[in-house]
Amino acid sequence: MLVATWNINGVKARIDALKAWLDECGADIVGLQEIKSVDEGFPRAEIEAAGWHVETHGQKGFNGVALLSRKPAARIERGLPGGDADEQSRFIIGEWETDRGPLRVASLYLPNGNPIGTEKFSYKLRWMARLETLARQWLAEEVSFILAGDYNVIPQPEDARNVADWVNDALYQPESRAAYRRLLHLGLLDAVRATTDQPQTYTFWDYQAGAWPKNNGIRIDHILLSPDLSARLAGVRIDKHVRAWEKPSDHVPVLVDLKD
DNA sequence: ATGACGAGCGTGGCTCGA
Repeated sequence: MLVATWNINGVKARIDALKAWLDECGADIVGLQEIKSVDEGFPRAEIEAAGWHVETHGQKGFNGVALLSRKPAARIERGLPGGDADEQSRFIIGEWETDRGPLRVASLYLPNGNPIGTEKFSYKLRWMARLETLARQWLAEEVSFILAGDYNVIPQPEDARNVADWVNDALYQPESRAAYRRLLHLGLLDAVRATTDQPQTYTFWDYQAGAWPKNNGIRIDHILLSPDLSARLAGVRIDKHVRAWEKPSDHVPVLVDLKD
């Protein structure tokens, strides 16, 4: 089973690339982030025509997440629990019935948090605390789950080509990294880091200053697995070639392969 | 050393991102 995540940076601007990648990716479930669209504006019909079930949690202009799947979800929940006043659409949960029991997949778009020292950064940390609370609940339930998305966290120095560029950035602050590490310490597995010893493994390259041709990237799109799924991890894939397409997103798809 | 990109909203130039 293949589960994927991709920050597409605008679904309407990226529809051709999205359809082309969906046709080739082989995934069963795809989490999207930054759809930058309200639910009614999502190009649902085009994606459904290609054989996908579509669930969205959008908002006007910014943010927005979605789940695409070959089989319909048994249950969908929109929003990250614990934030009744949170109007930003950054989290959607799907649950599927599988031969191995229920599988829960979240597509998440964690707040960027810049600039540090502002309300944006404290919102990021509060959001991460809510995510930790949810992960603790799901672990207690002993349900199989995947937290996939754009975490906006550079976990370690080796996850940035030029780490000095990021020391004053919300993505690399000790508090952001510690909150991410707390998720791992709960027993969740960072699937890419667990299966890759290749240096310069990145998922994002800025549009500016020739970051892509210079391979000046960072690894910020992560797939975290519950302990039972960690035992089924067969491999990961980072579809870097998509970054060289015409009108690319600045992020590329990341996938996990789970043994049946 | 500096500047450099792109999407959305909505039609000029902001906001937001990373």
